[in-house]
Amino acid sequence: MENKNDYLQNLRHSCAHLLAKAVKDLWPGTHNAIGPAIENGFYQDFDFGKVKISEEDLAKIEKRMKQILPQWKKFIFNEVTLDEARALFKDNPYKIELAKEFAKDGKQLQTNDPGDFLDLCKMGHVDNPSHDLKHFKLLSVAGAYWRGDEKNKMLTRIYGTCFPSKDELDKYLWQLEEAKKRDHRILGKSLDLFVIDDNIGKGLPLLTPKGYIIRKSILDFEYELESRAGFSHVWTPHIAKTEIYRQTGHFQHYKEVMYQPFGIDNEEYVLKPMNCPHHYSIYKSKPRSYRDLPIRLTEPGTCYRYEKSGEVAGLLRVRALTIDDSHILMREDQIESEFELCLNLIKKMFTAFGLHKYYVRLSLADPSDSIKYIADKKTWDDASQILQNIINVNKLNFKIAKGEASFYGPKIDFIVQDSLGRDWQMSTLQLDLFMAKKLGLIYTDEKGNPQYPVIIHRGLTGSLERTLAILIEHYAGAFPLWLSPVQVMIIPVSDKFLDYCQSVYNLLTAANIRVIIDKDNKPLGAKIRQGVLQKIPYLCIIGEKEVAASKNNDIIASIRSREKDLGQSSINEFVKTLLDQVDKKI
RNA sequence: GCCGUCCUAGCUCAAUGGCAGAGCAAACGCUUUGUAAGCGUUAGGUUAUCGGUUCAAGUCCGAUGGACGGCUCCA
Repeated sequence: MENKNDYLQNLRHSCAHLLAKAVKDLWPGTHNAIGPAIENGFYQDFDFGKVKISEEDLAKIEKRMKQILPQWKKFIFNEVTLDEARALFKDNPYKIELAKEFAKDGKQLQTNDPGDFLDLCKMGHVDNPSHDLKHFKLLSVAGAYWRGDEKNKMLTRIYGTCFPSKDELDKYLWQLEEAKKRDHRILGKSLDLFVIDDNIGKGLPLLTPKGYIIRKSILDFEYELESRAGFSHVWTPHIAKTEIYRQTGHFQHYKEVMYQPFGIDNEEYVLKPMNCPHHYSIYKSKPRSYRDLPIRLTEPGTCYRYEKSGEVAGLLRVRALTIDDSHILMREDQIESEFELCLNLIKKMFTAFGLHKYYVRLSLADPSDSIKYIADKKTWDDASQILQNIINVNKLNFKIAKGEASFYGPKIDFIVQDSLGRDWQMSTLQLDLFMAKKLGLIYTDEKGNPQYPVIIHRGLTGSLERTLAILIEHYAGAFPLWLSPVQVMIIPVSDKFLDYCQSVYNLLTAANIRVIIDKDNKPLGAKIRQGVLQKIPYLCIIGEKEVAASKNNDIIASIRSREKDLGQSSINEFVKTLLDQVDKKI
């Protein structure tokens, strides 16, 4: 019996075939290439020849799909030889290429046909298409390279989704709508958190005062977390001589993401694409003893990377990014405990951000790719085994990704799930058994002999810019108190109460609470609306009733959270509540 | 970088090839407001930029820049 996951895959794959048939009906001569099921739906690639289609055509295609569907009672499968496949799909170069490839891999070629649409593919189908395929929706049109290779022809890809029931489809479509609403680029504008100005440049976001408060709150939190865990903070400049990157091997491996070198006094410099060499230089600046280790250098280091124009996106992919980067240099016997320490930091950080679900990706080298990775099989195997053990001991939910390792070592990446169920990569822990030797980083062991330290490259959030984007979308802009740029807005019922508001303002400010007074000449309802739209955690309303209720040393205000009226409270009590919430990060 | 779509006031958006407009925001005035939008007035534009077609271009064509959806990439 097939499990639910297989069924969903088959459902979507069958739907991709239905899409292909509809498109070929509407635009005869169109070739369909591949059309697999994917995470939340499916896609089908087409070569439309000279025809251009747009999102407006999707409704038409859907209509045709619905017309075809009732006739699709059952898929008939047939095994064919390569020659037969060549004859059957002689008009479609993409199918022939696939057929050749399947045959070369020793796979049996199989055609399928629901009655009027013969196709060749390797995935399964549902038993009863006309019944099962009812709840589908076409979503978007995009370009995609044939076989995902940018040297190949660009095909037209149609994305869609299909669910076993209408409820599930509707829920997914709602989720897409919701994601659109909480897009960090839209909220970033309406909540005034950052701007991107053409005059400054593409991929170079500017944080406004409010955006900076969030960034600073994250950094302060990390600083404290790291300090308590025994990390040492450093600061390093944003440029360095090109030569150091040649020594580390970064220049050879990542030349295409580094900006053009520039000259200073006859020497060649470059904007730093990562912080490693700077930290290594601090390590190397004096002799180190085995007693000094581990040395944990850490810094929110801003790096500059050339992302191709089409890759830049809001705060998610930028050309100037700040990595909360740490390099831990240690003895071999310290590897496990240092990973333990980092895992702890990462867990605490996720908790503070309200991110409760995550899994890890164990990124290993692809042994067949000798160009990308430093060659030394034994060291790679050892490093990979160490990471696998750490995952096992800590019972981390993991997936293996071959070929995703750094050129200098395997890594564990943390993939978190946000409040909408979307995955984001954040933290990374990379084990490096190569670099110390390469750069001559040493320490003296208890016998007086020089030894190479092991290095962990640790990114806590990965990129602060990206983290801001993720948190904006995760919280839909309604940040918890400790991250909120404005924590309290004081609203006078009329401007007769401005003096009173000022004394409340002074009390809150004295307690380090971020507060503003809304002095606008507007009715109370309009001011409350503004506060709610700006997603300010607490509104503090002061009018005749509050003044009447106040005593000499105890001012009374009406408090309203984002959702509801909380009634009257003394400001002293309110301050205590706020400080407690900030402290607990809720 | 590639395929496709798009770019009009600070923001969200109108305007058959024929006088560039609305709402919000802003400034000023009236109102002094009681839990999600009080009223009026004013100001705000080289319609992304450059070039072309046309009696006439926001609208059609080309180039450049930028944004968006994907692809590729993401140390």
